[in-house]
Amino acid sequence: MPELPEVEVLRRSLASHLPGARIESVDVHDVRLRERVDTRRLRAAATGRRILALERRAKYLLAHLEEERTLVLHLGMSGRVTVVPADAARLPHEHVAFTLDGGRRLRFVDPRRFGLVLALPTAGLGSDRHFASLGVEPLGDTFDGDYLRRRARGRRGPVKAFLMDAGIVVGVGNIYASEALFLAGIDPRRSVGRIGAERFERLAGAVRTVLARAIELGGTTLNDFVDGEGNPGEFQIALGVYDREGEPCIACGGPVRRIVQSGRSTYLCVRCQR
DNA sequence: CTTCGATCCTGAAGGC
DNA sequence: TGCCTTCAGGATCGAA
Repeated sequence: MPELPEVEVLRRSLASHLPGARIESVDVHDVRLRERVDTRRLRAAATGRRILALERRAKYLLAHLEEERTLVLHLGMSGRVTVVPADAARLPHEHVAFTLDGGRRLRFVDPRRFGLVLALPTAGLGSDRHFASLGVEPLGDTFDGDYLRRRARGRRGPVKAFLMDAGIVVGVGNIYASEALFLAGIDPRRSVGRIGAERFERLAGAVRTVLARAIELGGTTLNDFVDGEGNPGEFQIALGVYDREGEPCIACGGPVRRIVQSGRSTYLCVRCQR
């Protein structure tokens, strides 16, 4: 469900509720996430501490706590994080819940259990295995066509897989990879070794444009994405190709095609993308 | 080193 | 109606 825009939208929506809140208790109802939840460690890190600030790194949501602790949340494919009244009924698949002061609860719901909830020392975040090998932020200063061109040197394989490689650039998942390549007019099957400087520049620009626009529109809600207050996004109405197989291309009117690359759907217009 | 495929898991949707 | 298959927005691991 969530790529960079969805996690960023979530972070922003929680930013008006969580900073300043104190975590009174932590309930773990099911430890079986992508990595087993370490309940004792989570409780030790969070209980009694206030949330200072929220940050996003790649598709991870980071809640920095007092005394150099950080909660790390990842939504996987189906995760939801919302703030609700503390006495709200527990939802199915509500695996972890943080009771906050002011009668509120931060709930983590994840039917498929590909998500992640853990606590780390703030100082060691960068060297933690989840973060150590991540590439650059696509909305940051160091991401541009020249960066892509340098990282593509000596690589083969289709450009779509390259774009989705978190060791290169983070946050671009299956939806926004298709969308950025459509906007850049590049065929997702094209080998990265056969893309020139000018097209890398266009691709970098397209990635930034698509992600920024998706954040503005509150993310993409195909199925179940909601922000921290339970509101769905609206970028799905602005999608150019994703999930539009057989429908007319918004640029040329030709049919949008669906292909499969490394086991995942890719959508493209073969007339507009070369 | 890269690159590909399989895998974790549940639920929704479509075909018959 | 029900049963079966396929597919889904992520990340990791082992094999080639």
